[in-house]
Amino acid sequence: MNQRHLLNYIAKFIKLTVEEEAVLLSKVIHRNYLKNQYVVQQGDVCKTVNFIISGCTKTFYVDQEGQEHVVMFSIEDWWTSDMGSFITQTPADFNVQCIEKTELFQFTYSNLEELYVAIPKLERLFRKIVERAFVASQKRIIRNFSLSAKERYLIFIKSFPEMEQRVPQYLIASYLGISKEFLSKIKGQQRHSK
Amino acid sequence: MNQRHLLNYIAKFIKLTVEEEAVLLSKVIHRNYLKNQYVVQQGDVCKTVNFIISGCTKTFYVDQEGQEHVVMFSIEDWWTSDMGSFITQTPADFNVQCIEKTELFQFTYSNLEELYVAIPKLERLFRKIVERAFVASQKRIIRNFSLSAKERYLIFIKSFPEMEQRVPQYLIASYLGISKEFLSKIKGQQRHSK
DNA sequence: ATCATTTCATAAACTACTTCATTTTTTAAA
DNA sequence: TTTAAAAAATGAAGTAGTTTATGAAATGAT
Repeated sequence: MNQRHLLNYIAKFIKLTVEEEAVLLSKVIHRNYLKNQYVVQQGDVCKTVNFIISGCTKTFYVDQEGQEHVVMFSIEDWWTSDMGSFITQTPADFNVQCIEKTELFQFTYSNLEELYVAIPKLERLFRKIVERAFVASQKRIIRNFSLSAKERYLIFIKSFPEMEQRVPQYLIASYLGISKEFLSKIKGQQRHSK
Repeated sequence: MNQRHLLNYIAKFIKLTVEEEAVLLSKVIHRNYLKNQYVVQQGDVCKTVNFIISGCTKTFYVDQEGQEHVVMFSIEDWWTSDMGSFITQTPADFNVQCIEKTELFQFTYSNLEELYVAIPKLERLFRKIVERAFVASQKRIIRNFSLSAKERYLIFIKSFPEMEQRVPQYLIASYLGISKEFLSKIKGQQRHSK
């Protein structure tokens, strides 16, 4: 059931004993989602943090005008959740939806709290994971401010080459913070300059 | 020397014994900076995370064209650092500069690693602090995408009413991701519509 | 294979915001 | 208190990106 996958990932950060691994696995929920299913819905309290074994999700926000804004894509070996909703257990600002058939492991709020007590080392694991996520988020902010749409697009396809194939273009446009038409224009320019 | 201030802040997250408090304080550096001094400079390895007792700093990034982009302001009871540089101990992307006389407590990388071993509860403290910072950073991204410059400005002054007085307007413009001229125009509109 | 639906491309008109240039106001230094 | 320097206001001209509209291509269900 791919539990080894999760344990290998964790081993990169902290060393767990076999007993601790067993405790951890006993508190973790294995879950399969179909394409288009929601892991989290805006307005619900987000009950889990999710480790992706396979598949792909988009995290997005629907604004007052009904416009969707993609905050992030998540794939194998990444975590996804509405962290704000999860840590405060208040309604979520974001949706997390599968854009492919997706297999993941879920840590519920109460299970994770129990795990922190049973295996204090996990505090270190999640500290490090969130540190990285925070750094990535900050870098995204400066990129959005200091680079043009075209530059952001080029960095995106360089950083996540698989994504171009896996994700429809209008979602990439949304992630980049531009209209789908403008992204299409950028790609047109690229094409004709070759 | 305001050590109590730091301990009170920490007490909101975790309970430390008197002995633990003493260990923590022994590993923490008290530091005063003058206006315009740098806590971190882009290109240097960021050696500390910093808890602000009083004063105000700006975290900013200078891009290839030499343009400054303010990523955040930090005041009393906030943390500041270049987290990406600190956790990887590689050169910093950001500058942290004091825009007022600033008093802070510094945790060096090695001191903090020692503290995590001596007082494992601190993993929990910093996990929670970074979780909050990450959530704030994500919210900032969606605000930048889904709101106009004027709306972002109004939210900023509502969220940080003191900032308007403490921080020059062109830095606020930079934080909002707009030109100083355009922020001036927005304020002009506000003024004349009253 | 075919039809419906989703996605992508292209172009013209528009707008939010920038850049540049100048003046006024505020702050700070001597 | 005067003067210099920094910050803020204002306006005109330019640009990056949006919106609206339409057609073509790709994808998926039957």
